[in-house]
Amino acid sequence: MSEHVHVPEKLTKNQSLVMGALEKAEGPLSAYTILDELRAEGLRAPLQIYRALDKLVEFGLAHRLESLNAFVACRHTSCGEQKTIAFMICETCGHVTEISDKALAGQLQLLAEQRAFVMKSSIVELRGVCNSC
Amino acid sequence: MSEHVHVPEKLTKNQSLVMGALEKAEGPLSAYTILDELRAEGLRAPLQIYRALDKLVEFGLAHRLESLNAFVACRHTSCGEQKTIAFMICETCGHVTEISDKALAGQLQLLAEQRAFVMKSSIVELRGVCNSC
DNA sequence: AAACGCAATGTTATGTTATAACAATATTGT
DNA sequence: ACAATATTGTTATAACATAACATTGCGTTT
Repeated sequence: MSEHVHVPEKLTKNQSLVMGALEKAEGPLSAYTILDELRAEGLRAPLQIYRALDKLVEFGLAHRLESLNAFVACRHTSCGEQKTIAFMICETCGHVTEISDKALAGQLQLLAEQRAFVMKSSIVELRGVCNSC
Repeated sequence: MSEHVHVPEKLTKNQSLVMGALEKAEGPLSAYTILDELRAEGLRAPLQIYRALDKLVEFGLAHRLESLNAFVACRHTSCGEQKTIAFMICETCGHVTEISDKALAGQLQLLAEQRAFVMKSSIVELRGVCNSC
């Protein structure tokens, strides 16, 4: 669930820098790792990174992985409506797969409704060992 | 998922203290909050708390809420086999409900299998507004 | 253009969460 | 008792995140 706010035409300078760092990374990055990568661009303080990340997550352009305290660029294959995202995190190689599954979304929504709970957002992270490992 | 290791007959001193704190709390507690509560019992360092928490989580007696950086005592109604746990977290009142749902467990397992992912454990946290709020 | 409002930025300091490293003590099995 | 193992205690530090406040940029209204 969790519909996103309107995504602006153009990201701000810091948002672009952070988004760029996430996009060119192969895996999740911590805020401090992003900061280190962007010192060359003039960024100096954690807050500059966190503020950009907050916005990117709000726009749905990035996701936070709660169990890693790290962030990834959104890899929606067919973008749009589906807003319950799950992640498979390989504990061996660190690889993260983003999954958008309708059945899971329905299951979670049902679970919430059964308990008269109004779901605003959901966190689903599967930990284990991936295919390649 | 995530079958637990054998739960010992008797918890150690620190494990018992931490478990006691979790049980008498109405909601999730951070490690440092637990520490503050247990200073009277002679505990002084965060590590004493974290070590106990690690064991309690390993035993399945407590759960970590990733999106809160906090811990709760396990409230299994009918204990035992079912090991995919979900939490509903009310963002208004802070109340947390622990859910053990077979259909959800199956759904997650299926999702993993479809991608040849060996699931070791799962994190499911629904954020929203509860019944009472 | 001038004045305003508002979002984004920059900066310093601090708060919060978690672990490393190592020494000492307690517990269990033989 | 002895060895092996788990637990504990302690200090220090690492890693993650936000508070508070001053400043800048930018579009809108007048």
